[in-house]
Amino acid sequence: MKQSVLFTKTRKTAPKDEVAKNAQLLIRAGYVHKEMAGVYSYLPLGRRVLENIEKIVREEMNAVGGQELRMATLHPSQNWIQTGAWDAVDVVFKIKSRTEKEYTIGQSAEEIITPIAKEYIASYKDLPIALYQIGQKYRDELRAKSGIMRGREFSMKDMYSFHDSQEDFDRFYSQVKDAYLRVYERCGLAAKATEASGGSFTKKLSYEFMVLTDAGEDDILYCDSCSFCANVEVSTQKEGDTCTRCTKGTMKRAKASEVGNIFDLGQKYAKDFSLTYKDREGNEQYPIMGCFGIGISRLMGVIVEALADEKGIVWPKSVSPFHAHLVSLASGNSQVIAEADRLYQELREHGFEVLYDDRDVRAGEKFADAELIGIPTRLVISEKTIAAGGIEVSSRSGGDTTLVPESTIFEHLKKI
RNA sequence: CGGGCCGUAGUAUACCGGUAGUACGCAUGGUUUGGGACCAUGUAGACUGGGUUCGAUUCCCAGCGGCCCGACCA
Repeated sequence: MKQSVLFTKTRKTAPKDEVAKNAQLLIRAGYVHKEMAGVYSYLPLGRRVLENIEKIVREEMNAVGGQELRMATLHPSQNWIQTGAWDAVDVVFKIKSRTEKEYTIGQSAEEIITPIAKEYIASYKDLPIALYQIGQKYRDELRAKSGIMRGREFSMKDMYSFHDSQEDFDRFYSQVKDAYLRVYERCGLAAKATEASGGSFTKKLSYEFMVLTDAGEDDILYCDSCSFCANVEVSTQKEGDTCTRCTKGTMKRAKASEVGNIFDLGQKYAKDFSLTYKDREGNEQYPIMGCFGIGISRLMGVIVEALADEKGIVWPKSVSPFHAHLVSLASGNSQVIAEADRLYQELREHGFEVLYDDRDVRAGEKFADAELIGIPTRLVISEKTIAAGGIEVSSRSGGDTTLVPESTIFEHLKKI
């Protein structure tokens, strides 16, 4: 993509009503546009990032056997009345049609997936099964806050699983827990699987996945030696205590942001919708269900919060909107322009996604924009680099600037 | 939902009971060109509705909208 035709432009100042770092940077760099409190549109750059995160999530969910589908977002109120959530869950948006029919806009999809599953699950042979979707969710939050991290509309991956025994559920649960940790790692984040309350429909503990960041809304206690971590709301330990899990480490307290949650739904929804299967003996049984969520758009916000520096966003390679940011410092020099055009073309032929800053603006502005936008690798072509016989390569996250000979540039980029 | 703060060009801001000034942006021309350069000209604004007043962007009330703290958070 040539930056001269990129739809969005950067800006030097953030809107005064945005305090959250993620929103300030994402707006300044042209990734998102705020529609209203808690609702953002994702512009071309932002859409690319979301899609890259989705791709990682999709791969990991497929790897544990998840099958992707896409459910309706407009839900019949009847399904929500049937589970009791119509009255019990106050963040559900409720709307009324011209003919006074009532609907819910989906904030999660247990009420939809369970009736769907009822059509296809009849035997223990149909289990286990895991179904997931990625899409917009709506929650009637009393107070949206923290930029894209807590909105009324957001993107979430939600997976639902069905099992014929607690043991099988536990097996799958632990598999998904590992898959989640891989998702966060691939997104450049160190997440902690954190013990937390199971929410309003289960007494059991669930796991929340937490990323340490001051922008977070949760307080967690974690062991500085082993992987034990718990939300303070359920923790029996205090800051400074010796970890009861490993008996070596010390418990630390920190702010964190929740980027995923997995929990045991038991047989609640199966019973609400009379979803049963026949076991080996021919008896009717209710399956055990699990629910597994990852906030896609929140994850994007957390990545910005956790990795950005004073100059702007710093994307990990895995989610960056482009592989490289090619910057030409031509100042009207037609040779430089021709060389940069040629490199841009060749990079694309080698499969690299490149943002090519071909604008006729000064170097300082190009560099400042590149730093704000946060693409991990910057390539510079100028009279200087041509004279030196190479391309200047630098990393957004710091480190050296190196001059790489053109003959080896593609090899070089594949390695980093 | 309780409490607080706030609505002035696209963005950030200033002043003011007598109809708004600056910077950035944008447009045109010129000089520039490895860290947001400069000159000139131009463009564009008081959230909405009431009230007070000779006169309201300014004061008062309401609505709408935004942010923050708390509560809440499937």
